[in-house]
Amino acid sequence: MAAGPGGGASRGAPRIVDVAALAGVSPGTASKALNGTGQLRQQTVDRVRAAADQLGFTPDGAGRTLRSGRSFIVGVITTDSVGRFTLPVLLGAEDALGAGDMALLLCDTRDDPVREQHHLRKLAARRVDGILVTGRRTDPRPPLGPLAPGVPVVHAFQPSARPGDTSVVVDDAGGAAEAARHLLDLGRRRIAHVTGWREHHSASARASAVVEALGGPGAGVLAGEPLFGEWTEQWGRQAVDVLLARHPDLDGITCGSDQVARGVCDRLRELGRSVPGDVAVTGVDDWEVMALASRPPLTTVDLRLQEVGRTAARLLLDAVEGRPVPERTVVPSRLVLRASTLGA
Amino acid sequence: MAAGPGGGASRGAPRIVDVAALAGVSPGTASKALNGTGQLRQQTVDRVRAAADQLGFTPDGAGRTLRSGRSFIVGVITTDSVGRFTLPVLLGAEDALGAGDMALLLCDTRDDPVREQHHLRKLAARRVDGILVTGRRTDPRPPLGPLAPGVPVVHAFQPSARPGDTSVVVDDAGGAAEAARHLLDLGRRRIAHVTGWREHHSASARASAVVEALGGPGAGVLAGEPLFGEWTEQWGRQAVDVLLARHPDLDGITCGSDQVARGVCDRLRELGRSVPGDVAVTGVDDWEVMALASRPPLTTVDLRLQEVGRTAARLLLDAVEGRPVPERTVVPSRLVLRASTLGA
DNA sequence: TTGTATGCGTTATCAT
DNA sequence: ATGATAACGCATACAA
Repeated sequence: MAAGPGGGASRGAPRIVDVAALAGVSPGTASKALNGTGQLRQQTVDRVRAAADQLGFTPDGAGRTLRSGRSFIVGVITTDSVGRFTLPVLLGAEDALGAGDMALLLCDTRDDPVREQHHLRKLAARRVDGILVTGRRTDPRPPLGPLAPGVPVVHAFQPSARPGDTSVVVDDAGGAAEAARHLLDLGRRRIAHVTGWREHHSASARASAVVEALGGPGAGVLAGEPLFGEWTEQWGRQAVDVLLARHPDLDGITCGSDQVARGVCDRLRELGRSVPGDVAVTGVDDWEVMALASRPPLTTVDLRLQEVGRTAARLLLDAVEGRPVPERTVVPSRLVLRASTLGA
Repeated sequence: MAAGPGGGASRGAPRIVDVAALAGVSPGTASKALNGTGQLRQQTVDRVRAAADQLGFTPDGAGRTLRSGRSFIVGVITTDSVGRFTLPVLLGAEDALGAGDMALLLCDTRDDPVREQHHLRKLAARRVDGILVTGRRTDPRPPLGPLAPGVPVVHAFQPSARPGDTSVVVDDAGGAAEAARHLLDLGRRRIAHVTGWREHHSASARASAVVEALGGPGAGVLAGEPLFGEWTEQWGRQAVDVLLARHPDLDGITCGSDQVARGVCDRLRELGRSVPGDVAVTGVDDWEVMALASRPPLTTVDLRLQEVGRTAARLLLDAVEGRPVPERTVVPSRLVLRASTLGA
């Protein structure tokens, strides 16, 4: 007779046969009723649904997966242990995926290729329907290692370096340019740019965009070349000293991050220059703990990371369903106006 | 035809029958060889393993789950969308779980009980082996809604309010007391405490611990009652004005968070008081962006959130395996010494 | 309109 | 020491 059940319904959760029995129909009919497939009398459908409700039936994912070949799980590979950038992306993704009743499997690689490979194998073993990849910087990253064919991949925030891969990215250039134009609109005519490491794409892209938005080096609005340094408040403070020595008539500074901008504001205040009265300042990130704690609060570029995650997840769903997806999607940024440019 | 590593697997992942066929054994034997169960000749085991390697075989999670009733997945319910506290907890958990080849399913409730219920149903449908619950505050939270019986739950950081539930928490009291004793050890004798909302457990618990560590209100070391307010830098700055007016001879301030401590340092400097020369200051959190950016950098209590997550995950694994777990585990904190108490 | 049978991939049990 | 088989829960093709 039946070999002793090795495990299985150990939890005693109701199965579809239980629902069927309670409703007085066959399991196949119950399945059709619950999934809206086949041709059933409304009365039957109702009876089955009632039975399912009564038992608190939830279809077993494993059976479903085995049968359909789909796991309804998306793997997320992140290299950003700290999570300042990844987390909003993740939340956006969770939001979009939860709607399609997909779940999110979290894999942190800590920037270790070995760990990444390990996680990829595990995701493969679980037959995930798709993979979302995210990271801490906006510089392109090497593509994932070999995957089971047919598993779609979407990169969010940090794009893939391989042409043909699908990436959703922030608008580094557009956001920085908008901040610069905002200062121009306010009538500022001696504007400098202070940002992070020259080697970081987000620093160089923003810097170039600012230079261009201000009419280039020849237009006379730019107060010298962009200054590159650390992504820290301290660098912002130092940069102010450098700038004021060279350009005493400075009346605007666009910064590459809120941290830098906060340092800039602090130092300006210490030197007796009013913000924004004497010098208007902008940041990038809209990182509340910086932008709101700054004195004054910062006008800054919101890169809309959550929207990046949401968009990436939607594209991934599209790809899972077999729909074509664009190679590159840029999420527009948004300028958040606060006292560092508008006064109190 | 010889299925080359690329050829045979091109459509669909290799199954255990493929491995068995290649090794010239039955599927059951292949299974035993790969799982180390049963009695097999070493030679057979080797042959099967070689075949599995050659095909790049990874057992299908769905089949496994169906057969065993275990999903090898742990669900994580978090209410902390912002993630400052949750994220380290999550990383620690992922670390511990990854070792036991468990995966982590992420569910963000955004503090919405409806969403929480929804996620619980989905986790039940996936037959998760266990559930980790975490949140943004250290105040006890209401227990989870009804679950499938036998699914263990461990609360991390934010404990459950229901006796008998398993919780892993930070040492609010111990950490704060250690900071206070540190100031005593440095010879400070007029010490105040500034912290966040009185209603927050982390504020009140830390405040009480500081009072006790300083010998209580009667010992003369305490500079007035603890001051409760916002968890912000601005409150830290305001509090300094209040304190100095009442206690001009103040020589130490323990703060309830790094944000408050940073505000305190800023205001003291603005008023011409040197830190730590005139007044030594401590924080809580060891949140780098605050503790290191502060002038001077903060001596602060590291609550070791990652260890909280790691411990919680280990306990959850124990519970999944049926081992008994303690109801309450307190992770010891650690004092991180920096210039705000030690000088430059 | 509903019921029956089958198979997804794995592994434990029993038979050889 | 190895092979054959059944069963986990679900959804579908087909039969009635």
